[in-house]
Amino acid sequence: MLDKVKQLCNQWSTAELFYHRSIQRLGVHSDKSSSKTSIYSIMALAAIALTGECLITSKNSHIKSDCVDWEKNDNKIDQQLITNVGKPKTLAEVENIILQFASTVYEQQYCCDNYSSSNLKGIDKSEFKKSSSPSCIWHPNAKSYGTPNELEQCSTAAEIILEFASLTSSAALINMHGNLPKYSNVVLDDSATVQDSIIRSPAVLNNNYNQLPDVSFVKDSKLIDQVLTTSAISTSNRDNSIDTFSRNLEISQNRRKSKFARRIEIPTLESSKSNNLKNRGDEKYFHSLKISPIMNFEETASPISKVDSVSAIHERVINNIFKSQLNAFTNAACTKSDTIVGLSECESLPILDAPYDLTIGTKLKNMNLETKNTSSIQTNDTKDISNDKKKPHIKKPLNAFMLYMKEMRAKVVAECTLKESAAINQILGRRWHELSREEQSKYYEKARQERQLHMELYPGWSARDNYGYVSKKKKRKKDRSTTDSGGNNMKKCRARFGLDQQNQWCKPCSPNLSVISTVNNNGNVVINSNAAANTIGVSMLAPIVSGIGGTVMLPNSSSSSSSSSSTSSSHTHAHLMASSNGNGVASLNGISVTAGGGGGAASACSQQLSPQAPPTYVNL
DNA sequence: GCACCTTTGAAGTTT
DNA sequence: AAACTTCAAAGGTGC
Repeated sequence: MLDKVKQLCNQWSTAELFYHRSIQRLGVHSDKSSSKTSIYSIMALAAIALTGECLITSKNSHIKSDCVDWEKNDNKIDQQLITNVGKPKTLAEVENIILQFASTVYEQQYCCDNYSSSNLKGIDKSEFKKSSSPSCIWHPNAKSYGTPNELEQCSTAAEIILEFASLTSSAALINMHGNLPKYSNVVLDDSATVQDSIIRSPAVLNNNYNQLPDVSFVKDSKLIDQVLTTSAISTSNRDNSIDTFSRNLEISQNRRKSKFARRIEIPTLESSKSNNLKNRGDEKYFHSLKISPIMNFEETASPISKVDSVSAIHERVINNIFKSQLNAFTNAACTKSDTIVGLSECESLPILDAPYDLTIGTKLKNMNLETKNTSSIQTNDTKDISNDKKKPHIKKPLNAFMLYMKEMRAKVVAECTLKESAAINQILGRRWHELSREEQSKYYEKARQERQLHMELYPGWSARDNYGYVSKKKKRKKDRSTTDSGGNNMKKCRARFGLDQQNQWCKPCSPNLSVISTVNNNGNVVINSNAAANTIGVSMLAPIVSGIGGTVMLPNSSSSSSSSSSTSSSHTHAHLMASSNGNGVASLNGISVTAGGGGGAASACSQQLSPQAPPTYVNL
């Protein structure tokens, strides 16, 4: 199942990548208003990318059939083209295939439709006609890829995504009007310099982690010259040599290297803001960033769809892959520096272990946490590092309710005027109990998957590792709870003795419903005493069942036993859950109370409990 | 800047 | 084994 998800994620992200890259190559905008042909063509491009990715990354040929639903793709030309090109095995081949198709699209769409030449400004149209051997933006000097030795072995999906993130994270490339970022030279010619070649070419990381990765960029003569120069300078200063080495790599040579370096850098507030493209008006573009492991800084407030759910898993899988890639890279860099500079240790390139939870809201925070540690290590490299290295904080997987809260919080906030999370959580807690078993089971299943994935990602992790992470807070809480005689103790008595042994409950915990007052003129039961709140507990107050089928009116003061002082309305309304006894008098014997009923800040929403959703009952 | 609040559930610790 | 504690998210609030 997990493999399947990974495959789907790879397919998806690769399709998106090639979608954008193809648009970049074509020099056109991602315009939804384009004709269907154009959109369809782009989709076909993505499909090709999917096929390529599957064929490239998968060692199992059977996956091919799962990659693209060819039956739905009724474009015979596309199929024919795809069939004709055979099985791509490298990035270059994939790009060639796409460009072949792109040239067809270009001729069909943009030429025939008198597409404005301004939209293709800077694009050498003749390039599209050279479908046999178009130049590659990653291989600008390679007019063709005649022999296998010239081929760059294809990267993994993670590398492609990283590359894409690197492209899109460049502020200079971002079109402020929401257009896709473009290369200054979309079509490269023979005059492209070696430096350009180095900058545009991706580093190739060997995916076989048992072997030392082939850091191809180091083999570049110009780079080696710089490295050697650096080496000559830095041999007298052993401590700074790797830093200098890294800096040379980062600044001048390789885009991917600089991307990794960014990951290691301390992200400033400004940089994170500049990377936040959420409000730039191009949802599609932002979505493409949302799946990237680097750019995903902020979480959207939309409810979690199935796609989002997969994206969340995808993100974590990609993050895992990214870590592996980074480890491979750092190992390679260290090994290379070993060879060239003569070092024996890899002190200045700490291997980051990203936290489990990389959802956008906490990602930056966690990255800051990590990078602070990294920074401290780097700045104190003369000290004994081994003692200061802290284990990265791997957070607990979210349980079902947490997942539910995360999904529904925005919705509740939108519905209510409340902004205080404590109050929101009360509402969410109540709504959680209102959910049907089927609805809840969906979140329990999600939580189970979360735990499973967490176990796979961090096999040695235990919840115990996080104990004491916020020790001060917990200590204070603990002290306070021992002196608290309110609802908290009630909860303890109920938990300790159970509902069957209420005679053993302490006095404040003992159920005493005599405080409930009579029915008012409207046929509603009005609870007058604060003691009711202390007895039954806030979460159980509202839906006290009488027998009227009307509404229970709760005094505000009784519904707030804790600090939820944000309650604003005077009464909480709740439909009665039991059947009426017919005489308008509240029946207190054998009544049922829904646990988690409305109360406290929930009243600010004036929410009415759903009469058909009593998931749990507590007999009093 | 950090703890608190508030919810449920999972997992760890204590009794 | 049951009871109890801690920590996951979230963001306003208060110190």
